[in-house]
Amino acid sequence: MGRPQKTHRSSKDRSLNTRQALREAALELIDRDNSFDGLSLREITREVGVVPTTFYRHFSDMESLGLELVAESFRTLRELLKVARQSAVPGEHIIRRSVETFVTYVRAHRRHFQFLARERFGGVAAIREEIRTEVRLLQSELATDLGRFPVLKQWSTEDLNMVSGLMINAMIGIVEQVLASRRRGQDDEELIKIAEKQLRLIILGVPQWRSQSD
Amino acid sequence: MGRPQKTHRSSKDRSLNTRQALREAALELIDRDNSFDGLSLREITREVGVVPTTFYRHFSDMESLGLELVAESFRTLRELLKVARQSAVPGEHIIRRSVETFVTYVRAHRRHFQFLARERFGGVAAIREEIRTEVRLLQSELATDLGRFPVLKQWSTEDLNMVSGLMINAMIGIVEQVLASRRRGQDDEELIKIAEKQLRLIILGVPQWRSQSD
DNA sequence: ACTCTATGTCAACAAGTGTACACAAACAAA
DNA sequence: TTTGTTTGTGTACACTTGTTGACATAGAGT
Repeated sequence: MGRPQKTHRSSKDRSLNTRQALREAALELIDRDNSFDGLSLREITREVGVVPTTFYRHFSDMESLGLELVAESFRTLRELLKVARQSAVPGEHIIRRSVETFVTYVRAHRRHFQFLARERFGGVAAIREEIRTEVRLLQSELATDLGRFPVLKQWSTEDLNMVSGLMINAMIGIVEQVLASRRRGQDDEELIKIAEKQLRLIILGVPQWRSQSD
Repeated sequence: MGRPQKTHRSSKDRSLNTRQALREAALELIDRDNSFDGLSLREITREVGVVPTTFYRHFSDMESLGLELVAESFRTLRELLKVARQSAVPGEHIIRRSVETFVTYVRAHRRHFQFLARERFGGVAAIREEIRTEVRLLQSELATDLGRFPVLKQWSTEDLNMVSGLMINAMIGIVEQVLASRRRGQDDEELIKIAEKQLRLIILGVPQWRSQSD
């Protein structure tokens, strides 16, 4: 079988590499059909090509690996949002373009989004909780952003959160569909069109809004 | 409801009972922290109190159990929709009341919804696929329903599907929150209020809509 | 030079896993 | 009755699992 080949790396480099390799192996295995808790420590180390005990040199636990993956995934998600905020000058096709970059980005970082989508409702409580709080945070950030638009200037915080929640749910739906279809170009155009429409519809409702129940 | 335990059962009855017990045990285990593919055949039989080999008398496979659970869960979901359609006479607080019954129903059938939510993105491809197609079906059914409302009379099928997709995503978000909070009465009022607002906002956009991109 | 710590390997363990096979009891059909 | 089928049991086997402990080696700090 596999003969142990010795590359020459400094121990620090090797450590970082192995640590990252473990994370990546986990993401990879999850991406090709597994949920995190249907995943064994040994599978991961086998994928990397190290002995099971090495795992403990880097993570105390499977759960701690999982939590790091959550952090890592949200880091790439936040990167997207940063870019989006900067490039999103209110113009004609702002929605369209935003959705486009979003879809492209999800494709480019498939495994992170796959992980988040899969473990959001997944079988490990700690991971679920972590993802949930991060999403809530994102939602209120988006709400703040929305509050800066003229039309939404004097909405209550609660209502702003309501809208951002709606938008985020729509986007999560998009992520689902992107992940479900492996054929890129084919479905993406269709998908983007629908997402754009959904967001447009939401925004159309905004000027008509009168918060009546409080 | 409560069936006497030590009664003499015919082998057919016993078979049905065991079969159902296996399904229920699986749902139960999934509800108290597991994803389906992090679940072992032996765990399930242990929960029921039968020997592992008995499992094969009823299901060829874990996957086949899973697929039955999907079918079962969607049966209860469709029951809800049937009731909703009948009782939903277009009146004043139709949205509010619909959301209320929805939340109550999700609470009452917690384990089915938990299962669907968890396995929608879960680690077993066949189950994922099955759920996805069922959801798509639901979406187009809702689209048809919506098409009967006067305001939506001459919308294109595509646009109707777009709206129903938006609504379904919103409702899935609600389900997530209901499942996340174990304290019933406390959060539910808040939750229902938000969901109602979200649906109202969507509907407010409808009269303003002009499908411009095709 | 030396020691210390970090990272990896190897061997071993009990416990848990899916599945095969032979058998037992209950019932249905002949 | 006898026969066959269905449902559950018991035993067994070969694997995989998480985790421990002892050992190796390379680089950092002294």
